[in-house]
Amino acid sequence: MSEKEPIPPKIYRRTSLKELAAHLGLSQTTVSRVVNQSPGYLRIAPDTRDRVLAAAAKLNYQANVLAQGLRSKRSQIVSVIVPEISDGYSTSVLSGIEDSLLLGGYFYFVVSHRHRPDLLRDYPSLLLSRAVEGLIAVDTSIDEELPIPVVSVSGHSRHGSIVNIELDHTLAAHQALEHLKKLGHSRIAFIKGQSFSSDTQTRWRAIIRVAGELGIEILPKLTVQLEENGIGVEPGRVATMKLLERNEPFTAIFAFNDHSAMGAIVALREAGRDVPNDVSVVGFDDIPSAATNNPGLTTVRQPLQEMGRVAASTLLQMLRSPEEHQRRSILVLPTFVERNSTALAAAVRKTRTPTLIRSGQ
Amino acid sequence: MSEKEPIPPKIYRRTSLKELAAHLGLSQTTVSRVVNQSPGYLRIAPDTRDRVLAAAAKLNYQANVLAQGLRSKRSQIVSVIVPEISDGYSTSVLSGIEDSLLLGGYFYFVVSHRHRPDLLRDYPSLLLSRAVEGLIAVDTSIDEELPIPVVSVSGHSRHGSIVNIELDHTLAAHQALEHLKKLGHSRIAFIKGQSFSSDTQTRWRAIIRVAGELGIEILPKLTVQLEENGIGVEPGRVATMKLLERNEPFTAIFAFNDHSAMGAIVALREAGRDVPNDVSVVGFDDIPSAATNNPGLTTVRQPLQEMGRVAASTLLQMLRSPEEHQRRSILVLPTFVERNSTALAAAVRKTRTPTLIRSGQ
DNA sequence: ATACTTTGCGCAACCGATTGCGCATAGGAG
DNA sequence: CTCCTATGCGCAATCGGTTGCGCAAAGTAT
Repeated sequence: MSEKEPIPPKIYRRTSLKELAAHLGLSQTTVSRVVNQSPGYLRIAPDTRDRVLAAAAKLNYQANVLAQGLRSKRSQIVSVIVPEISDGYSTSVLSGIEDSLLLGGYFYFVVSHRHRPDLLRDYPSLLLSRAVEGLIAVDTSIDEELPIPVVSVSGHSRHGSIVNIELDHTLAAHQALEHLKKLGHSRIAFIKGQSFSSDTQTRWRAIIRVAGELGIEILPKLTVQLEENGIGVEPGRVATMKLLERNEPFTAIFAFNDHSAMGAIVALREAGRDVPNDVSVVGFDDIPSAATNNPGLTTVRQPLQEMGRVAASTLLQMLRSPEEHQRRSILVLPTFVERNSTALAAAVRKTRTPTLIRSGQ
Repeated sequence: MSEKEPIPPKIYRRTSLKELAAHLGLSQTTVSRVVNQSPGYLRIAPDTRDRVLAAAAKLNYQANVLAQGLRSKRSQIVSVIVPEISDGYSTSVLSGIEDSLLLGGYFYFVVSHRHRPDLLRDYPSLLLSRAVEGLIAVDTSIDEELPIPVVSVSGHSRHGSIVNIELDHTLAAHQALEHLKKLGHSRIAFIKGQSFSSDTQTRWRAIIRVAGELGIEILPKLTVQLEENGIGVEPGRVATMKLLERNEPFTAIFAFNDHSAMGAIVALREAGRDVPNDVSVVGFDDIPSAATNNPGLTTVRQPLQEMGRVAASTLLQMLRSPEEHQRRSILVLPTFVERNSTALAAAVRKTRTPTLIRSGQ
């Protein structure tokens, strides 16, 4: 923690307000008012304003954010907490976040908790000590009440003032299940998410409801859950192997996310079943590699970038006007993306022709 | 830029040093010395030290980093600039960076320039105004001399004080080309990188040298370059289509990176050529999706996480002891990863049996 | 000429820490 | 009893901005 030897200053020294003021023969007050257009700005002579601005530009004056923050109690920094930075889901969201945030004059710290309880517990206060003004939690549930605004992406927090950006899971389930139904699948297996994923519960409930509406049966023997550990496609592969061991016939799998769908495809291939001819697989998320996967993954796209954008602009809004009434949650819509991991159920293929189906859609 | 309406403070108010001192009936000086173990610490009575620490713990005192930074001219923040945050390459590096940096007590800002010249030009000064103490550039060349330490990952900057973390491209080229040679490939096509990628030149020169050593011919008609625009696997697909149009026979492709290798596989499949039976494809990087791709990508792995870790710890080192002599570049080693996108050349398959080859390796 | 308003700008305190210097008090030496 | 040296701690300046209040000069009204 402590440094024994003295450490030299490391921040690049730029021209300060004081220097600029001295250069102009004016007070810091006046210069500050001009460059910030702060209250009193209009009472400064136009000539002076121009002189100040010209000099500021020439000397490349840029306010020291640390000093500004100290005085104004605003750091212009927020933080984003994600499960794992090297994963396509989080980074798609981050990409959307970045746009909005930088436009609003904010920078952000990223931290990834990797589902480690100690990190999840300690990060909030560590970030608070860094004076971040707000927090965006991506696919992560925040259990404590924080003294700063929190926006949760894909979160379902019912906590005090947290705003959730969430997908319309009912619509998503409908899109996927109706697609499978149209293709003639009736014995559908389900891969449920890990308990730590904040979407798991919500999505599963939506699936149950929609399956009921569509008359699709959900068989316990055809549902498996992703194991908590494991990285990449591995959990999906393992879950599918367990599924295959049960020896219960099925013609389609609705996976919790694209990673597990890819894992399922790997397991099916290893078991000698072709995708999509023997088994159709539907993923979820539409991460970048879903398109390049072979076969291309049919999946429910979450508008991840948009969710990031919305999260960031919502947070900025909350920072600007804290008192204003905020919606507790904001719904975004999924898009169904049909690629090559789904096909007509074998039983159906015998009775109808593909062209018939196509025109029927 | 400016805010018209007054904005309330947003930083969570914690107990300040002044309050803590008042609570203890001591001066700020003494309290500060105790909590920081700063010079003079030893001259404070042990009793007092204990009292201060106890009170600090009880009131949950945490120094205001803004004030500390202002005074000490150290923000404890560095920045990482990447081409695009939602891409597997950058995020693998980031994952390594995060570990080292947080351990060193630093947080970081991420910005992505997306190859936009305006962003590349403006980000450095924008970051400097944020008082970042150092910069890590990932696959991005920094053209100006910055007043802060810069470490470049996969960069080949010959600039003043920039430290480069680079792959041993000669070894990498050797691994890939020798693999293809062993499999009996002699007509090998090459997909060169985009001009904006800092690795393009270096790697190509290494390939030329190694190909010469191994007696592999590099035919201009069998080399294509990735187009500058395009996202994901698209550039690789387009480049491979161009290659196919030339009607020059080849049995293997060495792609610039995994993305373009996947694009190549897509294009080959579209052209009716099987990978690996008709054409072998070798990628580069070993991004996460290389393993889940179908066929699994044979590729040269860059130790991206390690490169991130090394970059971060090098930067921390530079911040701690600026005067110390620094190596201008640090070499890391590639690992060859053999998956299913490469196979014996067809011509060879007729004469030897696969088992023979296997045992011969 | 006097009084009041407007225009133009500066004084000085403050945000929350860090740190060189110096002032007391106590104990030991002579 | 005086002088000196530790020992223990505080004063006040400083980092680089922001802002409530106020002062002087110029302009306007009477």
